[in-house]
Amino acid sequence: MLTPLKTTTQRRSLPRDRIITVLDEAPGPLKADEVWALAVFKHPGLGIATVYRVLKQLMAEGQVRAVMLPTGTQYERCPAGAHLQDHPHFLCRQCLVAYDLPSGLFQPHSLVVPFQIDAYELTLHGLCPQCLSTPTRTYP
Amino acid sequence: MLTPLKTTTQRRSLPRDRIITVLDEAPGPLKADEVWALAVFKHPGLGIATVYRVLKQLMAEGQVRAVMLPTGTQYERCPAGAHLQDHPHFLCRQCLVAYDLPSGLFQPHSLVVPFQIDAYELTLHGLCPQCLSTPTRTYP
DNA sequence: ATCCCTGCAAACGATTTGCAGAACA
DNA sequence: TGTTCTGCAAATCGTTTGCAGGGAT
Repeated sequence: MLTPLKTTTQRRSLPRDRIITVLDEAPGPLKADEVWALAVFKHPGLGIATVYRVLKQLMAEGQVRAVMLPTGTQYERCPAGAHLQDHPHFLCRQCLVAYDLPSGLFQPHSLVVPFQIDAYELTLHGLCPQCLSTPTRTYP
Repeated sequence: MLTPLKTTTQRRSLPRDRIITVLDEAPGPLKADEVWALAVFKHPGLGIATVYRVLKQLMAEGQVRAVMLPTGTQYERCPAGAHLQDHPHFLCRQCLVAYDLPSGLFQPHSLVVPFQIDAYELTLHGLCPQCLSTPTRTYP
């Protein structure tokens, strides 16, 4: 769109604040229904539609980004403007929880491929410390 | 599963063969409906349900794996047994086509994280050669 | 008063499943 | 013949949208 972005005031709202907080407090990206489950405690009656709506809004603002994992689409906060992943994720194949990893583990060396590379997404798979220490725990 | 795998005969079938061929001939992972579109030429009347069914079956056999990209779930053949990605992908942000990249571009150095790492998934983003050379081409 | 934000329910797109018939062993 | 495979349509799941009410400015 070429017209100046809509200048409508972005109102403060309970759902919005709660959802941001929930994302900030998570150890990694969350699925939409997880966001809902965590937010509804402090905001009874919150609807899942609102969660999706707010997430989409926050993505448009560049405050949240969607990560595609084998477990489905998950959402995480991101430094405003960084649409693309700036740190890798770790997905535990037992408990299926996704964690953030420190950035800097991977730098795409000047690759010898005919593509122009702008960004990357890296997900590591394995077992998290909890699942390593309780190997008997079964998984869904 | 500890019991010997079901010994039911895996029958030969047109859809199955076509789908495998389609995946083998693609330059990268395909979405389910792309598989269908490419397969239905040689097998008129093929239903999308069959495509999903065969893909799921092939995944269970370890012949096919699902890749989660921002464009949705896409499927690719894989060396039997390698459930997890063994080569990175490249996703063109303009034409949204996914390509395979040679493996070996990334080896998870012994990382200093409390996780046990078994495998990785790496997707690079940017522009493909075609889109680089035709920068005026707009995107859906 | 106006416009945004919310919840509910209906709509949607992707994927799965039930079922009866066709194909194969 | 018995079992697997297939297409169709219905069901399901995650996500989006229409709508009317309640709040914020």
